[in-house]
Parts: sequence; C-alpha cells; structure tokens
Amino acid sequence: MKKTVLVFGLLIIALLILFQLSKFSVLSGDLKIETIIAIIALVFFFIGVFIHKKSILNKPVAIHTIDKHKIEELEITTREYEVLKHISEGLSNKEIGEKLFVSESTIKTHVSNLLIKLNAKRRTEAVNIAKQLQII
Amino acid sequence: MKKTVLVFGLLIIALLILFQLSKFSVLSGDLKIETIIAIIALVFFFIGVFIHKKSILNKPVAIHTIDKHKIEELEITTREYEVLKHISEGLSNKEIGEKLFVSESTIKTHVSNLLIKLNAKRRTEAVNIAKQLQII
DNA sequence: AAAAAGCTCATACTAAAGTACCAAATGCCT
DNA sequence: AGGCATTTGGTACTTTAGTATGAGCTTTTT
Repeated sequence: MKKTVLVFGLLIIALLILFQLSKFSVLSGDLKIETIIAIIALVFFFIGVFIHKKSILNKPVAIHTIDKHKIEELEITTREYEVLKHISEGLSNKEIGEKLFVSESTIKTHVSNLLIKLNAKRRTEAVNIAKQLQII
Repeated sequence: MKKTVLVFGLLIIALLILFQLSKFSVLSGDLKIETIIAIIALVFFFIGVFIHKKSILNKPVAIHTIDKHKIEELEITTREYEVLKHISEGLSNKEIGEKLFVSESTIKTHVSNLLIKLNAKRRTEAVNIAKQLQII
C-alpha cells in the first residue's frame, strides 16, 4: 500500500514536469505539437496498462464463475448441491450430517445420487468433475 | 479477433481526429494546451487500461503457482506428491497403484503418510488443504 | 561402514464410503 | 385432491479407505 502511494506520487510529479516542459517547448517552438501529444499519449497509455495490471494483482481474480445452468441441467437438487460443496471441503458424511442437522444415512443417499448425476465412482472424482464443469 | 481489429481501427481514426482538432484549437486559441494534453492523457490512460484488460482475458491467467518451497517444508517426498496429485484427480488407491506400477498397499502407505504430513483426516480433506497451501 | 531416508509390500485390523431397497413426510403444482 | 419431486432415514451389505506394524531393499548422508 505504501508502495502504491509512492508510485502514484512519482507519477504525478513526472506528469507536472511533462506539462511544463510541453508548454515551454511549444512556446519556444523547439518541438511540434504532434510530438508532444504523441509522447503524452504513449506515457499515459503505459500508465493505464501498468495501473490495470496492479489492480488485477491485488484482486483474487474471480474467474471462478459457477455455472448454475449446468447444475440445473444435471438435475442436481439444492440439498445435493449443499452436500457436494461440503464434500469438496473435505468433510466426512458424518460431519456433513451434523452440519446440516440430518442423519448420516441421508447424506449417503444424497452422495449416491450425486455420484450418479455427476457420473463419478467416488466422492473425490465427483469433486474433480464438478470443478471441471465449474459448478463449484 | 475481427472485433479487436475493428476496435483498433476506430481508435486510430478517433486519435487522428483528436490530433487535427488539437492542432487547430491551439492555433485558433480556442483551447489551452494544458486542456488538450489532459484530454489526450485521459483518453490514452483508459485505452491502456482497456487494452490490458483485453490481453488478460485472452490468456488462461495462470495465477496457479505451486509453492515448491512449501512441499519441502512439509517433508512431502516425490512419490508422495505424485500420489497426492492422483488423489486430487479422483483416483482410487487401486487405480493409482496401477498408474505408478506399484501395489495398492504401497499407495495406502503413501496416503497415510500424506494425511499425517498435511494434518488431514481424509483424502478429500488432504486435497482441500493442499489446494489452500497452493502445493497442487 | 553404519545410519538415515525413501520406496516397496504384506497382514490384520477398524472405519468410512458407497449400493440397493424401501418407506414416510413435506411441499408444490395443476 | 392427486401426482410429483424433494428430503429424510432406516437396514443390510459390499467395497474402499485408512491404521498399525514389521520388514526388505536401495540410495544418500555422515
């Protein structure tokens, strides 16, 4: 954060200098107006790129968009989806049951249905497939 | 791709117009040179941001850097790491054994060691922890 | 050379996970 | 009201997963 402030400060100073320089140059006729504008344009273009790059790096970048349409397509119910998410968190059937206040039997039923709908043999495979389908 | 070319073309045309306008304005004294420069700067700043955004979207964006240092820190061996990756792919112990040409017993040993080193109770939890630690 | 680390594998367990059925309660739709 | 999907949960069973322990073998380290 300190770094960002520093960078911005330096940029502003540099720009002020550029402004003054350009003004002076035009008045004295040393440089054409096109040249000045080209330089300014280039500098700000790269500043734009730089700033955006920084802002990207600070964000976690959620390219992780869940495909709700796919969930419906697979006919995964609300409850099953909840179970699926808890499986991906590494919980056991018993633990999931406790979290959702239902018996382990119920979770087993949900898991079995999930495996069929996701065409998986195991819960680990189900998680893998679900991630590839971008539904979790 | 066609879209990109179109956008670029329009941008170049817009800039040429800006150039001519600025030249004329300065000569006719309608606008101050600072104003022109400010406008140019702003426009190119956003162009920079826009272009960078586009270039990011086209890339797969591999923010997925595996922390090799962490793997060593946890004292996870080469073989154990191979097993870990296969677990995350959703394979069973038997299947992993077949892939690595060793017995299921061996895989079980590796898995048990992995669970201890990753402080996990189950393979699903191990995968989850490994992903959080960015080692897979 | 001896010790340590890594990989291998086996046996004998216990504990989860998963399958196959069946069945009941609830809520929703038309 | 009757049908349908969802959720719940039970029993009984098979299959994986995971633990504990011991042991042989190879490579690296001391």
